[in-house]
Amino acid sequence: MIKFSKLTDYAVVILTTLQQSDEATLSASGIAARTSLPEPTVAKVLKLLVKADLVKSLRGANGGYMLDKTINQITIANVATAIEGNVALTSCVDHGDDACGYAQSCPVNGRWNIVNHAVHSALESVTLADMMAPKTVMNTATEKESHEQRF
Amino acid sequence: MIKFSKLTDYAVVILTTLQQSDEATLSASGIAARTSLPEPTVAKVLKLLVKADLVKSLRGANGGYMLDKTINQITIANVATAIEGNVALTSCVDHGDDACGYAQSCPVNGRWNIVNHAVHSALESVTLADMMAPKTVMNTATEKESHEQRF
DNA sequence: ATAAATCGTACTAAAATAGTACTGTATTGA
DNA sequence: TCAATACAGTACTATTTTAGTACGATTTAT
Repeated sequence: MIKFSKLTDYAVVILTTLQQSDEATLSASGIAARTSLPEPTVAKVLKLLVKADLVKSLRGANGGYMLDKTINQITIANVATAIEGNVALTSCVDHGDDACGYAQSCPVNGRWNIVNHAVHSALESVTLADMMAPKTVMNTATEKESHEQRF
Repeated sequence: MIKFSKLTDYAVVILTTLQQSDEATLSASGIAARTSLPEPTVAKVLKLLVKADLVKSLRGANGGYMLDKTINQITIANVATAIEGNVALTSCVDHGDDACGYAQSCPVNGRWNIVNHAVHSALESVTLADMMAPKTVMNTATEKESHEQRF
């Protein structure tokens, strides 16, 4: 089963929670309370999101986290990369061609990159805003087109 | 890191090995010898590919495996599904909306399907034939277009 | 009959992921 | 200045998933 880690799922929930909040910042414990996710895990995810510049942090009393980009600017590719590192569908792609001892004889040597790029582009095409849109309402016309051509 | 399992990688190698063979059938041990992959693992993968109707098997002496489709008909989505089951990027999508206790309050309830479909379509757009094409040569014009619009 | 091969299932070992804990640093406000 | 709050970084442990193996049953050609 190809899938994201749970932490990526949590990251999406955390980011949307920040978006929906009226507060200027939310603390890790505040987010944990609102989302019912375990606090240490929330803290871990937030640290990764800060490193990836998706959220900003303020230290000290009254500190906390806030979004550093709009939900239109944050793609699922951004979130997944922040949490899980680069999207690389096989160890081939991950380590580069040089690392694979079978590269010379491999019938698909290097061609996993085609798949890799296709998937990465798919992830880049969906933003947090898309995921937060109400189910019954479609997105903008152009976004609708760009989705439907993939179905 | 979002990725396929090694077995999916092996499956692609095995399928291309079958394609390139002059023999009518190849046995599991024959494929293992040609690919330098461990034989029990090759056998395991082949069983999964048979279940998914991507290869046919002949039992008994002189039996073995052969492709049941052309490499143009086999997509990476087919292979990944054969080995790993359905493409479901989060447990949300995998279990359906009903199984998630947070569904009521989840800000992205059900919307992972957008991402899921995007990725699935990306995987459907690449065939084994695409992966086997020489690096220096591009595919057909239409295939080239369909790739480039995603880059 | 016998040998060669797949089929199905179950088990074991290894690797990746999730979750936790702890120590350190920064900021605010009394 | 001191205490409280909150983030930062790292390292560790437990769990889950994945990979790999083993074995008995079945099928088929010679």
